[in-house]
Formats: sequence, structure tokens, C-alpha cells
Amino acid sequence: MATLHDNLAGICCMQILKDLGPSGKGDFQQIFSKNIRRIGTSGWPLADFQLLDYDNNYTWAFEFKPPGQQKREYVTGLGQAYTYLNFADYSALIVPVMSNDRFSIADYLSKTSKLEVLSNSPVAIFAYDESRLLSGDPGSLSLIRSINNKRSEIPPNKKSEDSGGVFWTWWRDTSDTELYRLLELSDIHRGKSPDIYTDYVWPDFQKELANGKVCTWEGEPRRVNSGFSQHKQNYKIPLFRLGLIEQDSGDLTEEGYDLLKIGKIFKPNSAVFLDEIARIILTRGQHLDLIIQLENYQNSLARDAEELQSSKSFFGGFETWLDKQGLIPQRKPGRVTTGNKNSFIRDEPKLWNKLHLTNVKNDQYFERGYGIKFNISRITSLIR
DNA sequence: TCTCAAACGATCTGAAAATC
DNA sequence: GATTTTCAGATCGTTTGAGA
Repeated sequence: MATLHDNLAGICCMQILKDLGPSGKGDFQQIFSKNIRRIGTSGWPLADFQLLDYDNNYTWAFEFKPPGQQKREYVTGLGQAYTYLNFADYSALIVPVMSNDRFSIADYLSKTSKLEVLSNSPVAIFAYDESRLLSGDPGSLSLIRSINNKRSEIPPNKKSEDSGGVFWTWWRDTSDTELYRLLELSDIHRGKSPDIYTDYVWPDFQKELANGKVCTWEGEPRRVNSGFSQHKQNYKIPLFRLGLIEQDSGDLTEEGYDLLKIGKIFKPNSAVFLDEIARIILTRGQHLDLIIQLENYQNSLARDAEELQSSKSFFGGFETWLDKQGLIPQRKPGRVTTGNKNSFIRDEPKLWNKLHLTNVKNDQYFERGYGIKFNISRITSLIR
């Protein structure tokens, strides 16, 4: 059975960041600086992960293909990598050395991309050996086609938010029933205007919020008296980061409609609906990647480590860990971090708790001397 | 001025410690 | 032993910075 740590795309991302980092060998350097970090992805086409070179302001979008597929799957991947050039400055494809019929697919794709008509395209190709990758062999990933020239054109759809944002789906308070209601409203108002979220969905939802008609995770009416414009954003961000609505129009996507359907059939507070939310957050929302990092972090600590003595130092230490590996964006200059949650991680543990992804003792997910105990069997069954 | 993505600031809760 | 106090941890409403 697959384990959490079989997240090969995440492992590749780590290897690339490590190689490009201050202590890396720089085999994957090409035109990039060492000041490079992982950032978030959203919209369509959707890359598996994305890096940002802060010194050059280059974005670099990656398509990862798992092992054991037919040749055509990998050929498709090369096409996907090309489409990423619409929003990212550079892109890359990561494929296994061989397809399932023992054909040297990586070599074939590399040769294809070096054809004269394609030779200047800013697309890199990496090849990996699955078993060596899983065993943590640093030489398991190799760059077989590199980006040698700077691209002069700015991608037509280069997004401003690419200059920041965590790689996992950002989340605030949105509860299961609130998520359902937002999906329902997006369906009701589908296509009514170019931005139905602003024109219909949010105004309706805000009214319900003000009248105490929407509930928190605990089923209590939510009390919001001001700051509606900020809440407008905080409710919207997870919806489009998870690909449930279109960021621009607010219309439901196919995935959003599928989730709504499950909520309609089984009820918004049902286990089935909750499981589906959890699955989407883990996979599309890339919280699985984050949980794996958290596991790596807490496993690296000694039982009596300072970081394991309080939840505050635990999450502070986790942020330092992510930062060291380039897995979180640069902190915004000028912002102080004196709040009681001085970390990029704020509501994520609560969210995992509500989705029953953690094993909770006495209502507490943080366990002194250990960290967070995840419900691994539930997570593996959700991601199938 | 609006949007996105935080950071700030405060309350609530329950268990442990202190006090009676 | 019972009651009160304290405080860490969990929760979430509010405000802010940066960029378009």
C-alpha cells in the first residue's frame, strides 16, 4: 500500500530546491539564482508545483508524471509543460527514465525538445529513477534538458500573486456547512454576471452571516459585525485555490459541482461530504505535502527538544524548518511577527482536526514531546 | 479602490496548580 | 478534598501591507 511518503512530486521539488539552495551542488542552476522558493499554484492550466526566483522575479512551473504509465501520458506531459509558459516564465517536465513498456521515454522527449524548431523553448526536462528517488538518493533526479537562454517575452497571463503565497491551499475559518452554502449560492447564480461572487454570492452570504444564519465548525452561529470586505476575501480564497470556483467569474467548476452534489445528496454535515472535502484539501490543496513536511520536521526533533515543549515553539520551529528549505515564500518586508501565531501556519492544524486527520487526545492536537499525531490510515484511505 | 494574503489582537476552554 | 486561579492551547474576529 502506498504510504504518505510516496509523494514523488514533493520529493522532486525538495531535491531541486536542495540542489539550488546555498549548500546545493547547483547542477540544476541553469539561469536561476540561489534565492529560489516554492510558491502556490491555482487556476488552469494547473502546474504540480511552482518555484519563484526572487532575485530575477522568474516563475518556474513544473509538471510531474508518476512512474508506470504509457508513453502517451508522458508525451501529454510535455504539452502541459508548454502550456504553463502562458503564466510562468519557465516550465519543466519531470518523467521517469522509462515508460511502462521499458521504452526510454525521458530520452525521447529530451531529443524531441531539442529539435531545431523547439530548441529555444524555455522548458527543462528532468528524469528520475523511481526506486532511487524513494530511497532518498540525491542523484536520483537528473536534468536532461536545461534552460540555457533567458526568455525575453513576459508570459501573457503572468499572475501578480505568483510573487507570493504558500504552496498549500490557504485557509481561514470556512466551515463545512459554510463551504456548502457558498457552493450552493455559486450554483444558484451561475452565469448571471461576469463576477457573480462579488455581485450575488457574497452579498447573499454576507446577509446570512450578519443574521447569524451560517455556522462555525462547531455548529454555532458565526458572529461577524464588521470587516465584511475582508471576509469576502477570506471565504473566496480557499474556493478558487481548491479549484471549486473560477477565480474571475465565481462560477462553479466541474469539481465544485461534484462536491456540491455530494453535499446535496448526503447533507452538508454528513461524513461523506466531510471526507470529500478532506480528500480535495489533501490532494488538490496540497495539504498532504505540508503534512509530510510536518512529519519530517517533528521526526527530526529529539523528544526533549525546545520545539516540542509548547505548541507555539512547535509551530515557530516548523516555520523555520520550511523556511530553511525554501518551502515558504519570503516574509513580507515590514511585517512584524509578534502575534501569538507568529507563523504562516495558523488555522491549518484546526482544519486537519476538523477533518479528523489528526488523532486528538483530550481535545488537543499538540502533544508535548511529540508534536501532532496524524491519523495516517484515514489519510491514506482518503487519497486512495 | 479593490484584491489577495497575511499579521494582529482578543476571547474561550479546560486542565493543572494554587489556595482554602 | 473542594474551590478558585492561572495559563497554555485553540479559535477566530479585525486590521494591515503590497500591488494592480
